[in-house]
Amino acid sequence: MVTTTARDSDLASALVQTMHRLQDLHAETSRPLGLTPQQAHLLCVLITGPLGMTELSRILSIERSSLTSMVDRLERRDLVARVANPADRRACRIELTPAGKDLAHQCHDAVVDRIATLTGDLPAATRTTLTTALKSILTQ
Amino acid sequence: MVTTTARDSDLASALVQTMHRLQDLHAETSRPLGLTPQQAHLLCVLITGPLGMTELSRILSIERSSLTSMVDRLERRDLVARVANPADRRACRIELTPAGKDLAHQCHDAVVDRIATLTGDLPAATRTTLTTALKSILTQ
DNA sequence: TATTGTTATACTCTATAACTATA
DNA sequence: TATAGTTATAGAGTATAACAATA
Repeated sequence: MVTTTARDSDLASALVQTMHRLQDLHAETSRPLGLTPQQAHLLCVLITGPLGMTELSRILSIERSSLTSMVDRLERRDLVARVANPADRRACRIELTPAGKDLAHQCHDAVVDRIATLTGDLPAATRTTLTTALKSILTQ
Repeated sequence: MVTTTARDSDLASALVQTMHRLQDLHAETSRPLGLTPQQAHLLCVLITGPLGMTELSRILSIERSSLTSMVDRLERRDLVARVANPADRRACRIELTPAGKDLAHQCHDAVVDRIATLTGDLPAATRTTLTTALKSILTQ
């Protein structure tokens, strides 16, 4: 059906543009805090608790070897620490230091604030629909 | 108001997660085509016509000096070309070669297909609401 | 003087392949 | 043998500062 096809690509296009807009916004909020967007993402993922290298690499969608050097750099700045895992001597767990935790929360709050500003003009009903729709997309 | 605050951060959180999901999807569709996500973005931006370095750097949100090396690499692969701008001898215009145009369209179509699959289960009314809401966010 | 684009330099991000240590 | 994480290496993305050519 022609109408449906047009509407699908409109939505896809809007989602792609939104992705780029949010990437920029994410970079703009990370930079003044002295972080790359990737570093900010890593720190924010650790807010809910320490993670092993393999699990963290899966969440961030990067290779473990790439993660090693990222963690090296953050550890040098005392933002994260490698902690031994008593249950498995091969493994370690990456956790936020107090300074890292503070910075992670600053990042998180700054991004949420910026996005809240962007979406503030939407009617409550639209925000609810949007949230529900996005969540359903994410669970696929 | 507590309820509004909670709803705002839910939406912000859903948008951030969607951004990351779409970034992964974008990387996954670019890679088999032999492109990084940034290269794919650059090629797709040029689909609508040639652009100067300054304008292109603004659209991609990167410094002109960073763009120079990206264009160098794509030019070496004959995907883009630097064309002289007769109106201004300092400037050049970056345009897609036939191979670049082909690849750009492949990228674009692949991403739209993947996203259409993700959003295919949403009711038509929700898709419309979503599209309208995202467009209104983007114009801010 | 201002603008367009490039060069030089230094980091960061990323993947692949090979490796060590432990399970 | 399989898994957790690292090392070595190479290439790509990015910013800052300084520059050449043209407007």
